Amino acid sequence: MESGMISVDRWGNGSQAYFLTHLHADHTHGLSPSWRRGPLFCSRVSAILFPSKFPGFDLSLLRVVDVGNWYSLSLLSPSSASASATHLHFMPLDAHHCPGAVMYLFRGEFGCQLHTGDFRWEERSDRALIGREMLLNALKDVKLDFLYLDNTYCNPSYSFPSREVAARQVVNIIASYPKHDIVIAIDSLGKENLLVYISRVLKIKIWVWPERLQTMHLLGFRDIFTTKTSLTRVRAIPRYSFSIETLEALNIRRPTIGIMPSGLPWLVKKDGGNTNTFGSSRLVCNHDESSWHSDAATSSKPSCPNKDSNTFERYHQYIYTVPYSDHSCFAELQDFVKLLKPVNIKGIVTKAPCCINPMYYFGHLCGTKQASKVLHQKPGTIRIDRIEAARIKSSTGSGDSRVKRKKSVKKLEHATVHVGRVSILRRVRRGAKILDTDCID
DNA sequence: GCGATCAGAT
DNA sequence: CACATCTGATCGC
Repeated sequence: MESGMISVDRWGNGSQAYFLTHLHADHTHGLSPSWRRGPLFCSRVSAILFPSKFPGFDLSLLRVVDVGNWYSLSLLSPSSASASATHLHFMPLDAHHCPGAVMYLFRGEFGCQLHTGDFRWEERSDRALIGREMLLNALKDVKLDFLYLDNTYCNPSYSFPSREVAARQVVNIIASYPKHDIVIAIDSLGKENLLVYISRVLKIKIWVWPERLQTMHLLGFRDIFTTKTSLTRVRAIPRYSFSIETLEALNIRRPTIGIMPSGLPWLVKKDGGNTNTFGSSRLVCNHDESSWHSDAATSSKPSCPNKDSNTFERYHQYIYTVPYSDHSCFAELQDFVKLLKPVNIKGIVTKAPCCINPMYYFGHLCGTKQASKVLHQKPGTIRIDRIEAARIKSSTGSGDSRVKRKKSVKKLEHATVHVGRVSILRRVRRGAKILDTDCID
């Protein structure tokens, strides 16, 4: 959101106050060490991580705010010609996404708005119940005029279990391969609880790459994570270095299983269709109950039956995908909208080609009017704002873009060898361990 | 040369 | 598909 007064996860000119929901890169585009456009509000945890993400950033711009408190700000009102002041109140709320992630509830002359940032709404966890009470309490007697919603999985086909259930699946996969190395794909922030759970249940340390260990230390984790490969067979590696190619390379040296925790349904099979056919079938997946059994992991409790959830999948000979997501699934989004009954909803994800306007599915749940599917465009069709964007683009591009594209392709061909080598070196450094120096214990 | 932005990759 | 990330190329100053 970007108004004349405030911006949430937008860092351009023209706002008087800036709000950061969390430190994932897609929410910090435009932030840089030299950024100094105004006060930047963020959670305490984000503030702790901030210097490592933006070394040299002027930290005096940061305004640390805590979940559950109301804050007020005095801003210049853009609506009146004279520079009159207007007051804005806001409350940060736990977003249950990655460490430090918050939502922001605003009240001001523009009405009442909630910005979820990226969030997960698992209503059954204790932490979520507290968050729910806090939110309902803050919203009592006020109608929510606008909900800016994390619409990443805003489609009924996105259905997955709680992170607790998914974490059990991950542990069981690892336990069923007692002699294998395990690599788990993670990002620069997020999924720490999954790793901590694995560590606790299996009584094993988790390897992470050096920068990630720094982050873990800043987050207060002490003895769970290590950068010494000899101490553990379980490694968390960057998602961008996790691929079929990587796993195949690792398996030349040591038997290794890759686990991809993701809310995305990786239904498409690759690799010539030999998915699910490799070796003896160690894991049996029960799709009806989202429970499963393994011949090696025996101590686990049965997973909660959840008819709507996906189970993990054997995506490839060496790779499992597990539906562990830090974003809300469709059912959770629906619960959230039903609870808040906002007058209007806008998705925060608008660039992705498959993103969906939440009003298509949730319009009928909104507090006003008779918004319905009929009034809102179907998923996948082009919206007015996209058409505008396309028009602006093509008018500035003025027809020579195809020529440019061709040139780029030529250069790319030339550069391929170099690119490949660099990226393999990087993967080695970051723990993909394609070389054996590090590999033998 | 530097930062911002885009395209392409996993 | 693209959750988030990185890299290299390109654009604009």
